Amino acid sequence: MTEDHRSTCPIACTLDLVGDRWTLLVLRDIFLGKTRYDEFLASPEKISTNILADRLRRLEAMGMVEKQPYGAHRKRMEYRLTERGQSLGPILEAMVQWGRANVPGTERFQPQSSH
Amino acid sequence: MTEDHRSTCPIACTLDLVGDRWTLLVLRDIFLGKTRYDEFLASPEKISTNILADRLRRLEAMGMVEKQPYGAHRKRMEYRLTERGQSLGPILEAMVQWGRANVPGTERFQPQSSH
DNA sequence: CTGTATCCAGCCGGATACTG
DNA sequence: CAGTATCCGGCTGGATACAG
Repeated sequence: MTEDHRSTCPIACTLDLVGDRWTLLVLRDIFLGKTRYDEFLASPEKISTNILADRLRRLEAMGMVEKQPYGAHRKRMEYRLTERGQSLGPILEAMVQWGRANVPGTERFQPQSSH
Repeated sequence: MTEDHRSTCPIACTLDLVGDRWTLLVLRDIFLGKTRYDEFLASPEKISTNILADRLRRLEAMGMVEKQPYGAHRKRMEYRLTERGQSLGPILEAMVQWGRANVPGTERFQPQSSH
């Protein structure tokens, strides 16, 4: 997330782009088919609104997601993965596998509703 | 790194354990065969000593790495991956693949010497 | 609903000095 | 070499109020 990268190591560069507390979780939501603000806010991890707005902005700037208007007057936006965004799938998938195998109580990928 | 997890999502749990700015880079170094303090400090990303000590301590507490004494008087420690630590390999590998494909100038896995 | 703006506490992490 | 301890600035992110 520091915009410029600490080294030429591909791992370090990847972490500099998406290695913060929230970015990959927003991407996970979009992978799960969520497209709208309130859907992201409804996730069990309870991201706050300013952080969500910031991450969506950064993800768009990085070319990971695209905004597209929807609804009657085309004022609302929905967010979808670009190809570049989709290419992060293997990283998320590796984390799913590791979490399932190594953290008790994380059987399912789909995060259940929070209440 | 927040010890307790934000949700039961395996991605969120994985990020809570290793999703900070430095942990995966220390693990990368150990994967690359580094075992000692000054080898970690020599990496191009220039981790500071207190952060390195903290991450090694946490990684040991999480069962990802093991300390073992070496040298004449067995005072110095070297760090090696446990099986649990090695199981993070696919996550690092996915990041290597993504970084190589999506960030210009990150061709090599092995970080070159910094000076 | 879909965001933006502001306030602010806390902690991460950078720099550095110090010890055995 | 192999760490530990301390200081402290800055940024992350939580809460909340506000706006179209």
